[in-house]
Amino acid sequence: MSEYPPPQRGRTDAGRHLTGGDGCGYHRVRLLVSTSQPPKSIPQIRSSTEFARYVGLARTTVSRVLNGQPGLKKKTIDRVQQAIQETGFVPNAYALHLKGKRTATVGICMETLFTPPITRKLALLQRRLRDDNFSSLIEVYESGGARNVVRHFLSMRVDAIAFIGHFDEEQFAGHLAELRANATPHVVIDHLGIKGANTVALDRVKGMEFVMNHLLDLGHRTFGLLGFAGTVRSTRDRVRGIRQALAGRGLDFDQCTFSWDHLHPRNNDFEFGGLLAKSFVVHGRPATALVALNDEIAAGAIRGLQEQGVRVPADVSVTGFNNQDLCLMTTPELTSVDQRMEETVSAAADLILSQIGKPLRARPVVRMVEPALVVRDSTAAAQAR
Amino acid sequence: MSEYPPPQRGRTDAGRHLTGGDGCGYHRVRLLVSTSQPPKSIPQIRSSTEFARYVGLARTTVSRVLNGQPGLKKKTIDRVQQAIQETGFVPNAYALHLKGKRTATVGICMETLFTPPITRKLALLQRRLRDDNFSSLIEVYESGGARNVVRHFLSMRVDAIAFIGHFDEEQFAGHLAELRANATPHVVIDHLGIKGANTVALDRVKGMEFVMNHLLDLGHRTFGLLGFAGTVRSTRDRVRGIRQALAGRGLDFDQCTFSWDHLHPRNNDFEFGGLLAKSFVVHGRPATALVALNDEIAAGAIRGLQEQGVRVPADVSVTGFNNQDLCLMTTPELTSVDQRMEETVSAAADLILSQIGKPLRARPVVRMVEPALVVRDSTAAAQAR
DNA sequence: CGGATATTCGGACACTTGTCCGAATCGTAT
DNA sequence: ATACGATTCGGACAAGTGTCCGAATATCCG
Repeated sequence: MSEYPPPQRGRTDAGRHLTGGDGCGYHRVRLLVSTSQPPKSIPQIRSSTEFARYVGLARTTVSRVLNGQPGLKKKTIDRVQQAIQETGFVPNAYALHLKGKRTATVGICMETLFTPPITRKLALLQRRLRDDNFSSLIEVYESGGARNVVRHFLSMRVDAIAFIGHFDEEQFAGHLAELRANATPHVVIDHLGIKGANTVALDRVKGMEFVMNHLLDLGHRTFGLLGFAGTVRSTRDRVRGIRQALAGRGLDFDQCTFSWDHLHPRNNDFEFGGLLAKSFVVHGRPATALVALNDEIAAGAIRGLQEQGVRVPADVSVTGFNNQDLCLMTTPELTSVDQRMEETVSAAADLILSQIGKPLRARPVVRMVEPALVVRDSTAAAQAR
Repeated sequence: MSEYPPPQRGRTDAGRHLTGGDGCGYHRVRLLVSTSQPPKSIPQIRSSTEFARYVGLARTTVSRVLNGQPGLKKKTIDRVQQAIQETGFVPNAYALHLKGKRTATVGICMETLFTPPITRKLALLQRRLRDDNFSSLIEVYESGGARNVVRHFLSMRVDAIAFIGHFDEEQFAGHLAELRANATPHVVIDHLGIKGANTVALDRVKGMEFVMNHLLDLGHRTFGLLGFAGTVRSTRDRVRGIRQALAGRGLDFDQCTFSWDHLHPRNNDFEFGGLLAKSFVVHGRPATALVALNDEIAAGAIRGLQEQGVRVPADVSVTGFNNQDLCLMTTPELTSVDQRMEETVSAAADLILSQIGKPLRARPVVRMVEPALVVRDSTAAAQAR
């Protein structure tokens, strides 16, 4: 799994429901039927042949009008335009592709659509692709149906495929082989380490180094790590960043860091952060700074600390990761690491778009995007206790 | 525009950047090239003809294998399967459609991909469509290119189109005419009031009635309205809900409600909420409850109040709308209105899926989804001052 | 009205696939 | 070796579109 746990249905339903909400179907749904004008007597146009018949011109003539060829009377062109207005005829893109035209479609495969960072990347990528006149076919990757996703994209003759999130590395080898066999370019966004895959990913090692150096500069020497127990590559990279930063100052990882991850379930990250903060307090606050895996955990930790009467950042500093909008909503505002998603997505788009229509590169390209530390008010100089 | 202002690039970049981040290109991006195995000598297979040649069978025989027809030797079937493994051959979906097969694709057109409620609806809709073996082609609607979106969907012969968000009502009439002419079913999610459109929308009137009745039951009689100045239908509906609830208790809207919307720009809703709360305090706190248009504004208002030394809910109650995850992250947790998106999306999916392959309904269908009030800790009995 | 030019017509082909069908080939039993 | 049933072959067609091209028609000028 990724940095985010799977979505929980009804996670925000924790309050008391006063009205509605028994969650058993549509009986809660009112049905209204409004009046409307009767349908006009325009025939169903399903092909250029039928359309030409409707206009009263030869199919070839209509085709020439639609494709802007010269040698046509203005009157003829107007007649066709008029008929398009009337019938809403649109040529079949599938037939065009069969004639050799590119589909101008990019497949986007995501781990999930339920986490903010991934949907934000989707949004950025879609915008970029649209600007380049490509449309986006989306699929969510599920461990079982993964192969079907790729095969479906290939059957749709997408010009390229982008994968966003974290995927099964073993299955991925098979996908890459299929993509290579079909000369379809690809890029993997934010899953570093897939062998043979073109990859654009945030340098999470460096991100955590930034965080740690910032805290070390503020005089912190003991750190509580919140949520770093995972074995996913992106988590391991962050731990490595922490290790390296500490090593850079001659400090020992095992002596400087503490973790209470094993004490609590990780369902809702915000809640998880709160529980971790409480364990931290209960265990005598053995650190001056809490370093969280992501913003949600950090925000939960801030809340948890405050509920225990611990001041942030006067008593304890807290850091997040991802620099989501949430960072501005905590009190104090949260120091975090910005993913520079625009950079990531832009580089990924460049990577696939530059390969479309050309022979595939023999060697995979890996691009690392450097994150940026955003310092806000949740971090301050370490206080002697 | 909708309830949400347009996305602001770099909205979360408000802190001090210590590292990286001059925002001028890719020089920040390191490039690594990893080694890989040389490409194998498997030919590019572009059609079933080429594939059959590769296998050494007749194209028709291969086709029969691929489509599971009887009367084939096991050895032949195995040979084909083997060749698929080797070449990654996938039949062209475009040719299949030309043979009359449905595209099994639904177009999803969104106002934007940058707001949580809309992307969440996208996620839910995509999951439902996928469960029904449809794939999702997405486009973002921009006032200028709107017509192209619909025409593109039609040229892609999508089986249906779903619109999510708020759209230009005048342009929409044209879209509906085109959809009708092409016998393509549609549904509009959450933009109530488009003439002739099949619509599924939250009953925002009722939502605000729930909020107001809840507050009225708690003894509140004066209300600060945060962010209700917009003229969009969804905003007007909410104001109507407030009016109706007050009228139901014999109270006068103009005497009971206050607004400071005109005093502040609405860029970032969270910030906007904070500014509104401060105006509320500066103007002598003429209300006992603040009713916000959405959760972000409410969260900002809570923060703003607290910064001014006003306690929530002891001194002032605050309510949100949408019941996002954010509601659990404020202190105190935020009373809000749940959109019941699962209901909405499910009803919308039913509406379009039930129409695919059948003649279009003559009259548009409008379904209202009843929201649910979720009471948390940001609302309490009105305090005499 | 004759002739020249400008348009339009309509048949043909290609793109890829699934299916039909008669002909050819394989495998096996006699 | 022959015959028969089981497979496979390969030509043909259809789907919708763009393009080519010779033939047909419309338009214009004198």
